Amino acid sequence: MGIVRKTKSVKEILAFFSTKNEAKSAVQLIEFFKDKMNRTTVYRILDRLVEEGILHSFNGKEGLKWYAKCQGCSSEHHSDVHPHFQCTDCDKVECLPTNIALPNLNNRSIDSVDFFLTGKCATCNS
Amino acid sequence: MGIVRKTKSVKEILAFFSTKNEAKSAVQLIEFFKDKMNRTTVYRILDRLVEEGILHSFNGKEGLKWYAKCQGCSSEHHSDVHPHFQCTDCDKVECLPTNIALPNLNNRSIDSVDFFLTGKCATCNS
DNA sequence: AAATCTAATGCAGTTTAGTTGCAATAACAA
DNA sequence: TTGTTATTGCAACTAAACTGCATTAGATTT
Ligand SMILES: [Mn+2]
Ligand SMILES: [Mn+2]
Ligand SMILES: [Zn+2]
Ligand SMILES: [Zn+2]
Repeated sequence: MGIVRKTKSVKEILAFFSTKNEAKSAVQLIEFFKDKMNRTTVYRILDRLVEEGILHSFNGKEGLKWYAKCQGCSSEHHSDVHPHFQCTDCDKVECLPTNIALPNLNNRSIDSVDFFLTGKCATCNS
Repeated sequence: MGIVRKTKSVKEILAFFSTKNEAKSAVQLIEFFKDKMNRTTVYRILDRLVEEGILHSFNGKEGLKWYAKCQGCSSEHHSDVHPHFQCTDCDKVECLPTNIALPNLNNRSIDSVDFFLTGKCATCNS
């Protein structure tokens, strides 16, 4: 059912994502907010923000959960699908503003698409 | 340094993968071989087989590690890159024998590519 | 075939991401 | 201001994966 109450902690996390444009892992967010809220609260707020279509989540290289802002999604429809890129140097994770070309799927139908790349980001490559 | 000794357990796991053509998770393999070898042994053999270029591994939906046979890879060069598909009905995970179209990466360089799809497989769709 | 070397194994313990149950708290509407 | 209940904090729990170390068993040499 998503966010119903704009609590102090919810505002805090929303404010955080409104500034940053990169993705953050649950682990990073827990560390960042450790003095302001409980780890369980971070997990639960992230869940709700995803359900609301405000954030999207995906799995990183080591099986960690990552979160980033959605563009034009809602609780009904999650339309913001794109590749994610993690830099092996600086560890930053970016949402790539590109479409994903689907392979030939024969008689399969698709629910979710995860495209995760690693390598060196533009900054670390220069 | 990979496999140096063809132990009973190594032969067992190699034999298992030589028949099946689908991917298996570490958890599934541990369960399957629980009477024949220790869970730690399964993890370690899988690690070595990946290092050798005999298996490749990738992360599934719930952060589990999956393993499948490689085609034409070696310890030096891992060339077998393709999408993976997990059926939400029967849970089977398939290697799709297709190439992955890379998005425009600007000044980024690539180390690894992971493309993971979920949906209904051909069997469950018919 | 026996002795030797050491990679590989089993086991128990550890780490860590993520979840759960429940009592206390704080949004928010009446 | 009061009452309702969504949300939080806390502690305990779960499960995948990893580690250290003593023991075992491939492989190689004699
Ligand atoms: Mn994204
Ligand atoms: Mn594969
Ligand atoms: Zn970088
Ligand atoms: Zn299926």
